[in-house]
Amino acid sequence: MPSVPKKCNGCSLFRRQGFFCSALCSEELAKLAGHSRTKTLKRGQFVNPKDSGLWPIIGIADGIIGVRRIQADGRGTIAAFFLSGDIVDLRGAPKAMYTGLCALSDTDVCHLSPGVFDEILGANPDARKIAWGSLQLQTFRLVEHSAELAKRQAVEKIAWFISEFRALHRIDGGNANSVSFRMPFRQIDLADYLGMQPETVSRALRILRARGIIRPGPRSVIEILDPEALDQIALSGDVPPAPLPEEQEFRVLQAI
Amino acid sequence: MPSVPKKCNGCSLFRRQGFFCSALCSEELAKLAGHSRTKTLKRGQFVNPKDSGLWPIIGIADGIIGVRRIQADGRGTIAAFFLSGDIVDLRGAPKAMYTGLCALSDTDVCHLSPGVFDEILGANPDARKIAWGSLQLQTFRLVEHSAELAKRQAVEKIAWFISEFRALHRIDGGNANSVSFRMPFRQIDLADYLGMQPETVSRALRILRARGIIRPGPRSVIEILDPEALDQIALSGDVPPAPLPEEQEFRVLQAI
DNA sequence: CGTTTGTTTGACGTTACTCAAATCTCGTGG
DNA sequence: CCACGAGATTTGAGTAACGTCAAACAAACG
Repeated sequence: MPSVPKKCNGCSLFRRQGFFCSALCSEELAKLAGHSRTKTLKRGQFVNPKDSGLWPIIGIADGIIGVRRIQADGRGTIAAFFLSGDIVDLRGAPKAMYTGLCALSDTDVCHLSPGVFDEILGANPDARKIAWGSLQLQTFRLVEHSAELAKRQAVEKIAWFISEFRALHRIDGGNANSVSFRMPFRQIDLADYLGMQPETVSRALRILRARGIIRPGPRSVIEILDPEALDQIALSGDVPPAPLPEEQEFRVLQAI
Repeated sequence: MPSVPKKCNGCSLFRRQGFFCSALCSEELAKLAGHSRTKTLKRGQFVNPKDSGLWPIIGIADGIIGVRRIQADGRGTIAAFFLSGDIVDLRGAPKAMYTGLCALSDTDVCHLSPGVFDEILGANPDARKIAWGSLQLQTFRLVEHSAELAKRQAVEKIAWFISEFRALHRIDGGNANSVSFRMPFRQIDLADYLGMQPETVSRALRILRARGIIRPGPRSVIEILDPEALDQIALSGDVPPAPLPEEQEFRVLQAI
C-alpha cells in the first residue's frame, strides 16, 4: 500500500475532512498526485491554464481566487470567488472566465488532469459527492451574490458581505464564535465584488464604524462589535438615522 | 426491452439531444420514470418541493424557473433562472433558494428521486457528464449575471440581456439567425433580474427603440434591427449622444 | 365587457459616481 | 532598522443617473 505522496502531505485538499482528496483511497491519491501540478500564486497573479499549458481543473488548497474581468469603462469586476476546498472545472468555461481567474490573496492551487479526475468521479462515490457538492456550493454562493448586488443601499451590501464572509471563514477553519476576522482582500477588490466604487466602500465602512457596529483593527482585521445590528442591516435593510434620539444622533455625527 | 414510458414520450428532457434523459438506456429510463413526477406550472406558481412532498431534484423540460426572493424593502429579486434542460439539485440548497423557485412562464418540470438519480450518475458516464455540464452551465450563467449586475448604466444592462438571451434562445431550439424573439417574461421580472425598477427598464427600452436598435412587436416579441449596435452597447459600454451630429440628434429626440 | 395587472410617462428627490487631492500603509531597498 | 515610494484608502464637493411617487394608459384575463 503506497504511502501519502510528498506533495499531498501538507495540502488542505487532502488534510481537511470533506475536501476532495480526503475521500480518495491510496491508489487514487497516488495516481492523481502523478497527474497534478501544485502551484503557489501571489496576490494579483492570474491562473490561465490555457496559456501556461496546465490542466483545466483546479483545486483550491488555500487562499482565494476571483473571477476578475475588465469592463469597457475600465472598471474591474469580480463576479465570483473560489475558496479553500473548491474544485473549479474550467472545461467548457466561457473565455472570459478562464482568462480572468486571479489570486485575490496568496493562494495555493492544484491543477488536476481531467482524465484522472473523471475516472475517479466514476469510480468513487464519495469523491463524486464532494465534487458535486462543491460545484453546488459555488452555485449557491453565486445566487446569494446576485441577490446581493440587487440591493440598493451601499451600507446594506457591505453589512451583508461582512456578515456572510464571517460565516464562510468559520467553515474555513476559523473560530465559530470569533467576532473578528481578517478581511481577505483589499477594499478595492471588495468594491469590484459588490459593484460599487472604492470611495463608496470606504464611506459605508465609516458609517458602520460610526454607529459602533464594527471596529477596524490593524492588518485588515475587522472586529464585529454588534453582530445583531449587522445582520439587521444586512437582512432587513437599513433603518437608520430616522428613529435616533437626539443624544445618539449627536454622538454619531461626532464619530463621523 | 421495455418501450419508452408514456410520460417521457413527449418530454424534452428525453427527446432533446444532450438533455439528461436522452442519455439513459431503456432500463434506466424505465426506472427513473417510476421514480419521478412530472408537473406543469402556470406562471407565478412556486415549486417548493419541501412543502409539496415532492423530490428535490428537478429537471426543467420546458419554460423558465426563477429564483425569486423578497427583500426587506418589499422589492423582489430574481437571482437566477433555470431553462429547459437544466437539472436543479436542491439537496443542500439554502432555504431561500428552494422556497423561492417560481415559474416565470408556464413551465413543465419533472421531480426526480435522489436515490435513482445518484444511482444513474454512478453507473452512466454520459448521464453524469450531462448533469455535471448542466450544473457548470448554471454556474457560468450566474457568473455572467453577476458581472452584469455590476455594470452601471441601465441601457447597458438591458442591451446585454437582450443580446445574451437571444443566444440562450438559439440553443433552446430557435432559429440561429433569428433577429427577433419572444421575451419570455414580464418587464417587471426583467427589472427584478437586472436589479432595477420597472420604470427604468421601460425607459431603457425606449432609448434603444429611439435609436433604431430594437423594435417591439406584438405579444412581447422583440425585433433586433441592429445587432452590432446592441452588442456594442452591451460589451463596450454606452457611447451615445455625445458624438451625434445635429441632424441625427434631432431625429432621436423626435423619436423619444 | 369590465376588472385586474402590467407598462409608460412625468416631476422630483436621493444616492452613489466622478474627479481631485490629502493621507495612510505596506513592501522594498539602502 | 529606517526611509522611501508606489499603491491603497480616505475625504470633499459637485453632478448625473436611477429610484420614488403618482397617475394615465394599454393589455390580458375571465
